[in-house]
Amino acid sequence: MAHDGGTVGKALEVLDQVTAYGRPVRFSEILADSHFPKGTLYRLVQSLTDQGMLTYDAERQTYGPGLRLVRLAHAAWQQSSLAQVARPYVDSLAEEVREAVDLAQIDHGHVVFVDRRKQVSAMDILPQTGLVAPSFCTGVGKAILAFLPEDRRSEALERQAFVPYTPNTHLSAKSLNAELNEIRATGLALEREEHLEGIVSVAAPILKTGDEVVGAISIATYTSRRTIDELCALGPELRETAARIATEIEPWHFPN
Amino acid sequence: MAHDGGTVGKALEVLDQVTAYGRPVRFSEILADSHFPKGTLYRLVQSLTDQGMLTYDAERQTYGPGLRLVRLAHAAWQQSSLAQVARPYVDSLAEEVREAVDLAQIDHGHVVFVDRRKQVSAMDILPQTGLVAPSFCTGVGKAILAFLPEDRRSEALERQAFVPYTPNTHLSAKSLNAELNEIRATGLALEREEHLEGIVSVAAPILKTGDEVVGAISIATYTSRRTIDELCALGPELRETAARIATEIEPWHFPN
DNA sequence: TGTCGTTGTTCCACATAGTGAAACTTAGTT
DNA sequence: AACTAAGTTTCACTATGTGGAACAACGACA
Repeated sequence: MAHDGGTVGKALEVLDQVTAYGRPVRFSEILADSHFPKGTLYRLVQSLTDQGMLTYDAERQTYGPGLRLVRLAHAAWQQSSLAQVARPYVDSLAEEVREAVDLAQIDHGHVVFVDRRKQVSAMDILPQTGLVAPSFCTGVGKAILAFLPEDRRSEALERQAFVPYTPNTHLSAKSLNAELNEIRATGLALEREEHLEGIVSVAAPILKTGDEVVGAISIATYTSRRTIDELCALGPELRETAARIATEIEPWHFPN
Repeated sequence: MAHDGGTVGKALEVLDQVTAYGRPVRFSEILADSHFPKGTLYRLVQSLTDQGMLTYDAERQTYGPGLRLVRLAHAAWQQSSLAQVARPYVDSLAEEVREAVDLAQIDHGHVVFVDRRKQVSAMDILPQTGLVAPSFCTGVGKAILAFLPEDRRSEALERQAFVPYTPNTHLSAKSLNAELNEIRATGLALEREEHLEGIVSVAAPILKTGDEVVGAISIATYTSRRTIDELCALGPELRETAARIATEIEPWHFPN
């Protein structure tokens, strides 16, 4: 047996699995999708429940993610994210362009949205803090990918599934790579309804000295509100904001 | 050896500890505050880091909570909280009273804020989503405590440390209990600068049929903006909102 | 009511995986 | 160079977790 992540790793694997359903699940469902034998899985689930990482609804006999996660995440968000430093800049950019502004970081190949400001309330379909979106079809995702060092980029690309969310979604690493080169040249990433129909965005990477990406910031809108060209016109302001955040963050150390 | 939480429990204990510092910490600091022997702690921390639950800043040799937590928490928040159903009601209440509105749930004796709407931007000192506040000195906390069934209430009370945050803070279970009785009678909990000086709030429990508490909602403001009496005047609206959320939530099942 | 299937829970012999004292490396100080 | 403190690795030992299989609880169907 190769070296797995130890017992802790196994438990977290189960935790991930359960949260992934997005709804309460019965034990047997988890079992069916798991490679752990019944007894083992049972104990893992129990441990997690005891610990408050999962909650158990006795009436329906279902499991779901527990609030302890929310508690822990508060600390995580507050400490280890760009969000704190970037907040004022995100605020003023949102105010200025009057569109939704998103801030994201990358974590083990996942693009994690760490903050957002929205103007149109119906924009709720768009990501919220903590949401994970595929990197290959979002503005922030591509902006980050483009500036990742070679090794980490290919590592991240390998994990991509290239799900065709819309007709515009990239379907292969090859076509994506071509675009990443462009992005590297212009310093701006465009998302043309690649993830959700009717929604477009421009994103700029947040680069520390030495071109190290620490995250990305984007402006998103509906195709019905602005054309791609109009969006691009906001590019300079976006880049400006990204640059400001970068200087602010310079003295800080960010993991990953 | 008594029954600990198993390896998973130990790992999570360390995770809690690290996040609790609220800043990056060195290994030796964790070690000093931990009852685990060096080697063991080291491995636990490594496991957590491997798993992305902690991040390690190689340059400064410090650990902090990892973004994976934020990812997981998004799912947790989305599924297991009142927030989803209550959102429209929280929105309109906030709009109506033009003060900060907070929504909280209780989890293993901790009051967890699951949503908030603020009007005054300087109100940022006040809790944010995921924040944990002591239950004995916050409006929402007391509102929930008051309506908890006897056994769970005393259990929760035992965990309280009765830290004297301000001169108004309850210092013993006895004085707190007296107030809880009042709250049960009126259906409203008042927080009179018990947690933070200059800040007051009214809270109402969210009760399903059978008086089962699923959470609480509160209106908070500065003493400089409103007097306690003025705040109390908002009581009926608050109760009304709580009642609406309760009916909405009735068919749902909430753990805990 | 009884039998069968399905799902959830407990048991236990076994070995893996975690333990922790101690030894060993760095890196920083005097 | 000698000393100290922080971090990392080793290793014999055994506590912990493993997973097959037996058991219980429930409901469906006859």
